[in-house]
Amino acid sequence: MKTIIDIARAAGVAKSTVSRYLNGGSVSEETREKIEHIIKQHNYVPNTFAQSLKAKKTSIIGTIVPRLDSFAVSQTLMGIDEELRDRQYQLLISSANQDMNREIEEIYALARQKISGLLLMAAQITEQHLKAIRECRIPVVMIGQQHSLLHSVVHDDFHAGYMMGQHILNKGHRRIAYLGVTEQDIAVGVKRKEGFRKALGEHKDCEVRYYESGFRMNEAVAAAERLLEDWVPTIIVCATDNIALGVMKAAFLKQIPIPSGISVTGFGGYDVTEIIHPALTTVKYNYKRAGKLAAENIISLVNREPVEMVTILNCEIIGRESVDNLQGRII
Amino acid sequence: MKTIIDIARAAGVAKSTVSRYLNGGSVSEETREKIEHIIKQHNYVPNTFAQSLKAKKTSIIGTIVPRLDSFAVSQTLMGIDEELRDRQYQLLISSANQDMNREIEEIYALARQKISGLLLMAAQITEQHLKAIRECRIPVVMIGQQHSLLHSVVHDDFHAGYMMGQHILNKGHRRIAYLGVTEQDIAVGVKRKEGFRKALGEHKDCEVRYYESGFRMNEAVAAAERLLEDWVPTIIVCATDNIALGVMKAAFLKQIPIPSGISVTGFGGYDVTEIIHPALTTVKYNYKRAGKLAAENIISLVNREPVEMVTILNCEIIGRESVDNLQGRII
DNA sequence: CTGAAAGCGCTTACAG
DNA sequence: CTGAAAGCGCTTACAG
Repeated sequence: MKTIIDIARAAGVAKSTVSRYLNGGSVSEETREKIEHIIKQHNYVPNTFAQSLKAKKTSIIGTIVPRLDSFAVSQTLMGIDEELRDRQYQLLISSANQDMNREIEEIYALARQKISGLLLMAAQITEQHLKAIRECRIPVVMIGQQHSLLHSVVHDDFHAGYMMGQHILNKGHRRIAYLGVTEQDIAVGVKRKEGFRKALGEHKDCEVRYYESGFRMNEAVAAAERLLEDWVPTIIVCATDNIALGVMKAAFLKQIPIPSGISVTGFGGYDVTEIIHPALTTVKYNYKRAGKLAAENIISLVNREPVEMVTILNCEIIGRESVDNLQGRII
Repeated sequence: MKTIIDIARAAGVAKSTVSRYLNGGSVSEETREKIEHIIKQHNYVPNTFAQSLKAKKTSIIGTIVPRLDSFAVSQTLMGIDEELRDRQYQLLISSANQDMNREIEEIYALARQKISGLLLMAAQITEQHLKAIRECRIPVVMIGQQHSLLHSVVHDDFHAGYMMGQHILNKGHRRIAYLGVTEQDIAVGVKRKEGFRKALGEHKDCEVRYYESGFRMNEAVAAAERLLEDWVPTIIVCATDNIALGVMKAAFLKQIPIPSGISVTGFGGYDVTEIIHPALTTVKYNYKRAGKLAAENIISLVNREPVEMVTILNCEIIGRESVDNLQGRII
């Protein structure tokens, strides 16, 4: 391994000059060329540990994700990865494995690694999160959730819910079950539902009941089974595509055909929703783009450039076969 | 931020003594307790950059994955993450984004980060991979593919194929299409097929045709459509669950019911295969366990402990509804 | 524009 | 068992 000293010697200059060249300081045209040439020739790459130790900063962006096995997370990470790579930043991924305490721990752990910025995907922000962020003094961009004290990139969950509400009303549904998730998750548990509720509020003649499920498919199967014992609506609107998949399973198990026996919708736009049969009506989220924007924003923040507090991304409703058209039919 | 100097002063010893304490050198019981106490009190954590710079090694394990949005990759990463965390190693994930040149680049890039071990998930190993590994002098454990020169943790693809062959023969299938992938991927493209072929070779009375598809679901849809124009078998055995999902989609599009019109199987055991309808017959792979074992092995290698060249993991066949039982029926 | 010097926070022989 | 010293490979004021 070559060091800066080797390069300096070979170029006949002091190592401080090489360092200046490396860091964009003032170097004469002549020495610039000389150093450039030598570096290429020797295939020299600066030792990042020495740099970080001395400069007391790194070009690492940490990302805390709730879990690794999620379509939304994977897509978001791909967007982050792409942007950071382009901008010469390094990505450090850390999974909290669905454990909120681990999220907090990871903030401290990443701070110890001297990351210069943090991308945070968390279902909710507690006082402990804020305390950790404050203590570590790291710039943060949240993804998927909004918080008054933090910068964020979010999807337009409220509008997504609203669009879904309008869509199914247009299809003639009036006996409607909404299978949501915990309200501790503001984006998924509250906003989607509120948008949905607003759309339905504009119609007087429909009956809506709200239910709750866990995020995992098997939890959704169980929740749907309970729901269907309680009541048989014409449609079940699910807060996520995963939950919708679980509901479809439950319907099949009960021999209720989709969509003729019951309609189902999701949110997310996972690839698999297009492949299954019947294809699932859903709202497509721009996860990858969210990742990319969050990465751009955190870089700006690291460089002390101004960044809007919240960036809201569009969603798009995709009507497919899992919703029956009841319009004009007598139910 | 406290440094080793602060601790040394507070404890009334030299910093070399503190360092020795930190690294398990010989320290008297008395000073050990004193230092321990001070460290806790000051909440001291050593600066990893300084450590790495001086010691010229890290406790980082790099992992190169082909892509992030894959069930197999996510599960494997979860296994790796868990084990590494338990053993106090740090995980650095790097995605090659389906680009083999990027794989090579990432090997060099990770070497520059001074990772002490590399976990490699790659579809094939070329001379360039070997060159990079040689030049960087990093211990490597491959996951999912075998190579005579490298340590590896693999799934028993041959046996998986064999079990699948037996399974569908038992179900009475005799007109069989195998929808595989490129043979450049030894594990998925060659071994599964060879195992399958062996099982079928034990039966004289069946007709098998081999086809090829890409890995993505939409590529599989197209491949299945071509296949079905060419020939209508009683079953399509697919080299991965994703391909099987694509084939199911194609069958639905052609209004061929599954399994009564055609049977379909996959390999992998993705969660979604259980949720869709009909549920998919597949071979369940232990991705998470593979990750865990690979992590154990790379740690052993880093510590210069002996490790078997290849670890083979069991798979398990899961018969579900997507395969029709033709036994005893007249076709 | 350029170089000598100090120092980032550690570890590691080496003496005692 | 313990401490003083050298040094890992850089960056950054400071003089010139």
